[in-house]
Amino acid sequence: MSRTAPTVALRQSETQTRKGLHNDQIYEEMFAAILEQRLAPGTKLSEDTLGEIFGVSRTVIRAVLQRLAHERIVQIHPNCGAFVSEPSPAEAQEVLQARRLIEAGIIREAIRRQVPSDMETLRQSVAAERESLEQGDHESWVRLSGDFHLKLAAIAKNHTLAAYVKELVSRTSLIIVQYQKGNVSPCSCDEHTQIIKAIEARDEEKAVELMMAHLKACEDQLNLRHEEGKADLFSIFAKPGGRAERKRRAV
Amino acid sequence: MSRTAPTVALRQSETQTRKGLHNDQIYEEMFAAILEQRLAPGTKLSEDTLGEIFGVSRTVIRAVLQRLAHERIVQIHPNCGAFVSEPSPAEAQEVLQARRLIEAGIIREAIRRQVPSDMETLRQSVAAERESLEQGDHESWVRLSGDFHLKLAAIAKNHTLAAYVKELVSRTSLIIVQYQKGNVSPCSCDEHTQIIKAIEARDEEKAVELMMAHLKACEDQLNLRHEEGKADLFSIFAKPGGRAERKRRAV
DNA sequence: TTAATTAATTTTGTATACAATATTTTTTAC
DNA sequence: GTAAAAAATATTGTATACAAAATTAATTAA
Repeated sequence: MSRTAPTVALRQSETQTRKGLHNDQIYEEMFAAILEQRLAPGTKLSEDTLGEIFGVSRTVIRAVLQRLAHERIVQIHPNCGAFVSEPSPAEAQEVLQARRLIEAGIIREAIRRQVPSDMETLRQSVAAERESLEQGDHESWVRLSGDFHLKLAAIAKNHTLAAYVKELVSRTSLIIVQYQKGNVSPCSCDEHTQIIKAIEARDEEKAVELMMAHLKACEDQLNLRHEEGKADLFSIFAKPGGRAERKRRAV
Repeated sequence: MSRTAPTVALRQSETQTRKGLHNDQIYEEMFAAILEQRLAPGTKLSEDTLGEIFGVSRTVIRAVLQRLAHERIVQIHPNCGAFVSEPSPAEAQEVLQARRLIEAGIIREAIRRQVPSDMETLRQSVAAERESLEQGDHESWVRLSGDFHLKLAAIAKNHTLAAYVKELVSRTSLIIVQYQKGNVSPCSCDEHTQIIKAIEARDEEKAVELMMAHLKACEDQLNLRHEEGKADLFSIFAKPGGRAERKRRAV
């Protein structure tokens, strides 16, 4: 593969190499690119290419890739390179089970700690989400619908749990990309709104129940059966980074 | 500081530089050194020194430090270096709250998924723990008592949650080092044994209740009041890596 | 002597160079 | 023409070199 590899996926408007970006900025850009589906699951993330794109040496890129790998957004195969994660169906179920557990706890704690301005923050989040949905901006919607859960986690005032939720929400986005059956159900905004109301009413059991239903609905929209066979075909016949896999896309 | 810095903390028997260790091995050694209290909270982790100790370049050390930092065992201050984490009292409460939430979920799932050999594994873990306690081997006890929770998490068959538990257990060890009031209460083994019995009896509410009490007992043994003032003194008068802090110890 | 300023040293952050490994292409045999 | 083997190429892993920043030591003025 030549050095003039496609650089489109990482930047939406610019076409030239950007220089002087540092670790955090590059992390944010790559994080956003993956979650907004500009970098599809399975995409190889070449250190050299990324270094050229961001005008930085491989040293910096490697640090960013390791960071993304620790958050399970990227998977590193030793001596083979880094790839955008392709979560398996089993992993998808794990992630959603973890979310049900942790977000139930988040809800209970958020109810105890809430102040009125928190609820306003949540409502604004849902409003932005609804707008992106009405405008058919799917990329934005994916990001904003996750954002609601992040803002909710922030209200519980536990940085550790909030960090876990952030990781799980990111991984859920990747899962949705891979396994969503049909179109996104537009009721997601309404579910979020109902959750806000229950929290505001300090109805703990109701709020938790709504959140569980919401996450189960998310899981039910996934097709975790046949995709597994497809994913396994790739796993069996193509080593990570090998030809069959690389054909799909590379950065 | 000269190049002949103390290298004692990382190795117990050997005194010479070990060469050829790679990322994972170095990570495991440093992880163990921190959790077994051979590297105290606040200790500066110099890249150069660690590189010499492990016979490897700073490149490798930096990757390991970043990994430890992501697990919150190590804290990196940009341009100042890496230090063994000194969790604040607020962080300690966060970690234990997160543990109560996640380990309650672990218990419920472990009860559903348990097979007889799992219970045997847990009993062996407690036996090892009791032995180290009777022999007064405090370092081993810290590790083994955490090990019980790790083995329990493994039974629930959710890698994501198990990874979170691993991180939280590690951080708890650091917290205990900093904030434990007096001696370790020897009833910890008994509490673990009781939890095993409740899981075996598939008594979900009892098992969860015992685990909550166990974790609360752990928190109650901490002195999270006055230590905060002490820690703040350091924070206020000494920048991280500064003289006052460095005087304490360095690797 | 103390405090502040400046110089020297040390340490981290990044780029580059080289070694090890994996992948791709070419060659060779059947 | 296909399959296997070998050479060539490209990519990752690690060490080193240099730049930037912070810390420490030394110097100077009060």
